[in-house]
Amino acid sequence: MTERDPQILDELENDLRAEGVRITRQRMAILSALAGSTDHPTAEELLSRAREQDPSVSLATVYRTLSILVEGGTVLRNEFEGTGARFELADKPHHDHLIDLDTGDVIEFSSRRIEKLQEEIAEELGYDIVYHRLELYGRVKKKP
Amino acid sequence: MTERDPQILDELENDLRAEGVRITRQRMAILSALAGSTDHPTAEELLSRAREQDPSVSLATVYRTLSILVEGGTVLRNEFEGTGARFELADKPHHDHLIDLDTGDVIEFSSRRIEKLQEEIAEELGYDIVYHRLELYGRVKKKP
DNA sequence: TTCTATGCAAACCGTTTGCAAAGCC
DNA sequence: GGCTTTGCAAACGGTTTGCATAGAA
Repeated sequence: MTERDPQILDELENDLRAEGVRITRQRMAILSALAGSTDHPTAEELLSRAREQDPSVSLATVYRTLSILVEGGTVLRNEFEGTGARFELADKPHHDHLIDLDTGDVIEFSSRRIEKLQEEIAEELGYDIVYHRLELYGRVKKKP
Repeated sequence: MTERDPQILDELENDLRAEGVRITRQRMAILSALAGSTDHPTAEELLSRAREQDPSVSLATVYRTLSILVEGGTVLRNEFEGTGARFELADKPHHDHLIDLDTGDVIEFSSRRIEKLQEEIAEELGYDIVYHRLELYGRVKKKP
């Protein structure tokens, strides 16, 4: 993924203020770490990235802030296999993930057709889908 | 799902012996708890079910046995949201899961078309899929 | 000034592990 | 008999929480 528009931080801040969320130095540092990340960092990774901007941030605050952001829909929490939770800014259309088993790299993809089929399956089973989780775990294809 | 063929336990035992896995009272109790479950029990649930047959089973042994069974492909480990890991005997064709958000019920389904699309997506991204995880979280559809 | 957010350290929960004793082959 | 498996309890790793203090509005 490519860099984000630098003014996204201001937008995030405004949105949060509008929701009545207090803006603190630490929260801005965490938001900024999120906005500056194009991968899917863990809480620990976010902690160290946020500390570059504000060394006073603690891990507890990272978790508490992430809870608020996830709650409000600003951030998405992923639980891939093997690691702790990984977070990403919810500023893109819905997508799923392919995890590279050798490098841990996370690749985003989306398929309208898969989404459609999921809906059809739920429908047949008499359910409404609230959300779903689709993760592919794989390796770079070998040359034949 | 319906009851399993009662002789599945013998088959499981034979297969494991053939793999060189030692059979103990505790392992049989755990296998039997698995074979007698049509839901997707957690380690704790398996512990209490296994203890009906052999009260000496401990949680550590449940986990150690499950590791061996998962390793050998006899058992599948699922990590749905909200609970600890949930296990099931790997005696059915591949399937994915729909989790009822209100009751916690787990419904199995499978879709050849979704599997195919996943393969196509991985192919386009230059990957071979090793395994995947697809979970739908939903609620029983309301009458309109 | 009031009320919320923070850092710290302790608690938490599901899972794993070290050890001496018990049990399979 | 030799080596594996067990129960127990302690350790683990990621996450959450209680508390007194610092800070936002």
